[in-house]
Amino acid sequence: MRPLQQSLPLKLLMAREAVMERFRPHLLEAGVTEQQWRVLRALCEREEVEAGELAEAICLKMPSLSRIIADLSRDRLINRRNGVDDKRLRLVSITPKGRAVVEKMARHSEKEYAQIQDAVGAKAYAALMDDLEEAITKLNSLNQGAPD
Amino acid sequence: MRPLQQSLPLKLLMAREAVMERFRPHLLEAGVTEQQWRVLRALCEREEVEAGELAEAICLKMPSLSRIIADLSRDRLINRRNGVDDKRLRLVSITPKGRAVVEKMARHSEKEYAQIQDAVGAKAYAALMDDLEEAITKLNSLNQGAPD
DNA sequence: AGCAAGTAATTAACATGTTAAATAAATAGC
DNA sequence: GCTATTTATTTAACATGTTAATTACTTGCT
Repeated sequence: MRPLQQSLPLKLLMAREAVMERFRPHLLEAGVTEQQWRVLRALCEREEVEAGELAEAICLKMPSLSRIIADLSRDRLINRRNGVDDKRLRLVSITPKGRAVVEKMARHSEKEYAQIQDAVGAKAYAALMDDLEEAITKLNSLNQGAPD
Repeated sequence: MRPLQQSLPLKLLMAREAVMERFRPHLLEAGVTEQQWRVLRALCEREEVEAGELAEAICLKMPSLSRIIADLSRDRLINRRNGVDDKRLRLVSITPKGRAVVEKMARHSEKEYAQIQDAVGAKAYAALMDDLEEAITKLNSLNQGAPD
């Protein structure tokens, strides 16, 4: 049996835990959950996104996103409307209020990133990001490649 | 605002998702959840472990582990008893039945690892594991280093 | 046009995780 | 040696995630 220390999923989880430990206090202060933050952040980059596309981009299942969108909408951090062309679609966009939350968080966030890059080392950090990106791409095509 | 694609937590999450997609069918077949699997696997390496130590090793909070341990114990995949020296401690160990589940899973698991290493490339895979290990160590000392 | 099949999102029922309070046992200070 | 504090785990209340079923709409077929 492969030793626990050689488990890729566990290593990824541990790394994520170690990183999130630094961001959680700021999320708490901003009053958003991890997942709400992913939504807001993703919406900052695009004008208006379909719910399904958004879910895919930030690793959330649609039922989860559905509730998160409802909550964020209630709090006026995002807007949602139905597609005109295709009325099944839910189109989501960030509000000025939502953008303000992101901008406030972003300041803290960048400081943490600086600390993290400093602790890990600029080179090792860049290498890690690249390795992850490559692995994700390759794994995704492996997963797509062998359907059912 | 830092682009979404440069988010380290999201990249780690996406990578983990992509990897787990390959293991989930086998876990389902073996009738264990992701977290139960982490417990069983960790227990294979040690004779008998304290619950708290186990939780730490596999990134589970104690209340979660408490329930998981209760379930696995009910299914006779693990044994638990209290410490003799310190009666607060919960000592957990794997049963032959539990070990059988792990061994069955391990066969599938190793095949998947082979495919993954093949898809990602042996060198890139090794590099990723090393980068992750290093990042975890450095992040943990960063997190430990600045308490409260 | 009219209906079958497919698709996007939601809802419902359930499983799991999380935070805070409770329990139980050990250690420390007097 | 007794009380106060700390430590390990569990329980309870609540939040979140997940799978399957449902709704609402679109598309393709005849």
